[in-house]
Order: sequence, then structure tokens, then C-alpha cells
Amino acid sequence: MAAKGDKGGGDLARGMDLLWGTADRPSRGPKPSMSVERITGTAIEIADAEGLAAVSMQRIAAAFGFTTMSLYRYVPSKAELVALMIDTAIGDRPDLESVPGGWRDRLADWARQCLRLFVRHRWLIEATGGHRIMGPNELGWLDAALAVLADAGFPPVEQHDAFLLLNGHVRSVAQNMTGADRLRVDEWSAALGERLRRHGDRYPALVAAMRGGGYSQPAAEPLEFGLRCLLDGLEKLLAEAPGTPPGR
Amino acid sequence: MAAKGDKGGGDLARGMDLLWGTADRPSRGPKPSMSVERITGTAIEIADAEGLAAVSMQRIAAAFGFTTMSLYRYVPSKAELVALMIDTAIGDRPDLESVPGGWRDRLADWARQCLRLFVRHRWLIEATGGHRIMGPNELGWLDAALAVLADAGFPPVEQHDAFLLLNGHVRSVAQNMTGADRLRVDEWSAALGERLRRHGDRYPALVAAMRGGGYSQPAAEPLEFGLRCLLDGLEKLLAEAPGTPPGR
DNA sequence: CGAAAACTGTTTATGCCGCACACTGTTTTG
DNA sequence: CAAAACAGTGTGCGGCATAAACAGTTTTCG
Repeated sequence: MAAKGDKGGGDLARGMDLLWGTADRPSRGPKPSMSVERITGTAIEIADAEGLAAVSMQRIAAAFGFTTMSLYRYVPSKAELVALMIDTAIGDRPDLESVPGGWRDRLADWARQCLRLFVRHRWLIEATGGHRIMGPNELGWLDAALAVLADAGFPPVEQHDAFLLLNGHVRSVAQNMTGADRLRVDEWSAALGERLRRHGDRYPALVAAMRGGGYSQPAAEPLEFGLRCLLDGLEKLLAEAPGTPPGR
Repeated sequence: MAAKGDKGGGDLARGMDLLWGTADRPSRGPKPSMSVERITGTAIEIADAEGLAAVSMQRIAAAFGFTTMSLYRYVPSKAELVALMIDTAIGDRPDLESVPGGWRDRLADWARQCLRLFVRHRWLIEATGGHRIMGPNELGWLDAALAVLADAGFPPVEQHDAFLLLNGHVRSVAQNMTGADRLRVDEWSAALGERLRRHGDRYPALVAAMRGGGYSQPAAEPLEFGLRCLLDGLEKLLAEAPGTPPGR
């Protein structure tokens, strides 16, 4: 009943079963040559190497030596496959309990590990745009961060807001980093400089910042800078809160 | 020489000319029935109403009663058209000088206006993912924020970092907001609750936060919350800086 | 034991998409 | 008045996700 019982959900439920591993394997027909895991893994490899746009059903099937349509015996649609790719690439939740220091250090560690993920799988930012239904691993990362925030003494609503803030910052940094090497940095700043030379009077602050060296290096440590600001802000919020003592 | 002289840039240069209005209109042939502006405007209308995915060359041309290929007389590629859509939708830079208060209020105003933009044109977040070559209006918004930051006393490198931080937060909030109505909120939390009921033991902090009401409302004021944290952090940074006096 | 059911992988086809290319017809310039 | 430059069209290519019908294989049940 768990696997097939509630058919009302339709494709939503089927995809969920894949994500959560709730599937009873059939016993009737021939043995499958592939598997959801292997398909997902191959898709991730393609995306890592050539970007998300290179991941097509044909491309994946060709890597196995099968036809395009054979994949649909394992995965209901490409959207579901991408969801599987996401949750697989995200992997197990980070272990923050063993991080030395206070809640700031743990959150910083969460952010750094998250960023590493986005760098290893550059397509993740693109794939996780928008409000999706989260997979088990994604929920794990959320839970890990919420646990730290709760422990620090933030009330539930602020836990939510703070997570969104932290996650947003990491995503933002990742987006800039990964975008920066798809378009060469020097090419980018060359194009910018060219236009500024012609229209510099329209952008005085930008010109001044460039002259001051603000854009010579590709943003020193954007993650750490924002992290510091952000954690400082959260700490101040905590200090000004009425009467919630630090959790433990 | 300005318009066509440097042909080395290829498609990059041609698209730039469109963005910056550097184009000498031809005089030889028949009068064009459409214009880049009208095409861009129609494309934006479609995107506003039906999302970025609904914007296809066929769809746009059909809105004019012309064939698909006719559009390529005005725009070199769809990518360029999207770039035009972006810069047109962004529009003129915000006027922050008339905002009463200090640099915090001005930056907050920048963020709110930026968010309004992302809400009005939901496709903007999707379209502006990645590190692109910025158009004139986009540069204008950047310049406006940098001016405030410079005036507040931040050195160039930190202006850059702070802008990235602020922009990232707005984008993050926008992404969550706009994603939230494409997938109905109640449907989303229903799916989440269903899984938590089954696997709640794996996500103790999430369950606790939900019980505490952290997810009953769809994140009270995510922009303002993060804005406050972020500005507090920046202010602290400024206060701890060695010897830079506040600009004005 | 044999038929039916369940399952795997293939073939074929549909309707999108961006876009290259060759074509016709129009307007201006020399 | 011819040549050049341009506007819009029609055709076609390669790629995409995926629906539907199909053949072959393995298990289950009467």
C-alpha cells in the first residue's frame, strides 16, 4: 500500500517514491540492464563534465548503449531524473556537531560545505532554481542548519528566515563563481572596461571603484565576507532578543 | 567605425550595439515593419504573462502576424533578445539620492525596488542566472548601489563584496517568492508534511520548527529580515575599520 | 504444463525549438 | 536604369521530450 496504494498523487507520487526509495522491484519480466542509480550517476557525470544543457535523454542512453526510450522504463520523465540528480549530488547531510566552536562556526561550516557542493557540481545552482519539492538529502541539509539555529536560541520563524538568508548567500556566491569561468574573467572585465571607457560618465561610482582596485581581483573572498556580515547581524539579533537563553 | 568597424568581436559586438543603442539604421531597403523595441516589448509581455519558457521566436512573431524568421532581421539570436529583454525590464537606475536617512536607508530602498522588479517580471531571476555581460541599465543599478557604499565609507573591494551580498539576498528572496506561487504553497507544505509524518525522525529540527510555527506562514518578511542582518553586519564592519571617515 | 500477465527494450511518430540558407520583392543609391 | 541593400518568406536540418504500438523475455497461476 505504501508504494502503489495512493495512486491519486499521480506522477508526483511516483517521482516521490523514486526519491525516497519507496519502490517494490518487479519480479515478473526480464532483469533490467540498467538501474535508476546508474542512470542518475551517469547523468550527473555528464552534467559535471559538460553542463546541465548537455544532459539529454539521448545522451544518457547513448552512454549506456541503449535507445532513448529505454530510460523511460526507469524514470517517468526528465524532470524526475533531474530531481534525482539533485538529491544524489547533494548527498548526506553535513556533520556539524563535531565542528569546534559555537553556532557561528557551525553555520560557517555549513555554508562552506554547501559552497563546495555547488562548485563540484556547477549545474546544481541552475537545477535548483525555484521552489521545488525537496528530496531527502536536501531536507537533511536544511535540518542540519535548523538544528544549529535552534540550538543558538533562535525562535522557529527566525530559524526559517536565517536559513533562507544563509542559503541565499551561498547560492549567490556560487552563481558568481561558476558563471565567472564559463565566461572568462578577463574577457568579461575587458568588455566592461571597453564600455566604461565610452560611457564612463554615466557610471561614476563604478569607474571610481575600478580605479580603486575594486574589480582587479575577482572578488577576494566573497563567501567569507558575506558570512561575516551575516553572522554578525544574526548575533546582534540574538543579543537584542527579549528573553531567550542560549539553548543548551 | 563605431558601429561596424571592429568586426573582430563578432556576435558579441553586434549584440552590444543593440544593447547600447549604437546602431546606424539602414537607408537602402524598404521600411521595417517592426523594431527591436517593439519586439523586445512583446517578448517581455509574453514572459510576464506566461513565463520565460513561453517566449519562443515563433510565439513572438505570431503576435506580430509575421513569420518566425522575420525576427532575425532585427535580432541576431534569441540569446541577444533575452539580453535586451533583461535590460529593458530592469529600466532606469533607481534614484537613491532623494531617499531620506543614511546609507542604510538608501541600500534598503535599492533592495526593495530591486525586489519589486523581480516580482513584476518573475522571469528575470531565471533569465539573469549566471555571470553575463551587463547591459547599460543593469550597470546603472550597480552604479547606484556602489555610490551609496562609497559614500558610506567602504573601500572599493568591500563595495564590490557588499553589492554582491545585497544583490544575492534580493535574488534569493525573489526566487523563493516567485517559486512559491508556481507551486502552490499549501500543496508544497502538504507534500512536506506527508513525508515528515513518515520520516520525521530523520529531521528532528525541522519537525520542531514546524511545530513551533516556523513554517505556518510563508516566511513573514524575508527581505526585511535579511536586510536588517546584512546592514547590521556591514555597519559593524564599517565601525571596526581602521581610519576611513564616513564620506559625507 | 501451458496460457496469461508483467516486464524490458525498440521502433516509429508527433510537435516543439533555434536557426542556416536560399528566395522574392521592395526601396534607395550610384 | 541598373546595382546594391534591405525586408519578409519558405524550406529544411538537427535536436529535444515523449506518446504509442510493438516484439521478446521471464515469471506466475490455473
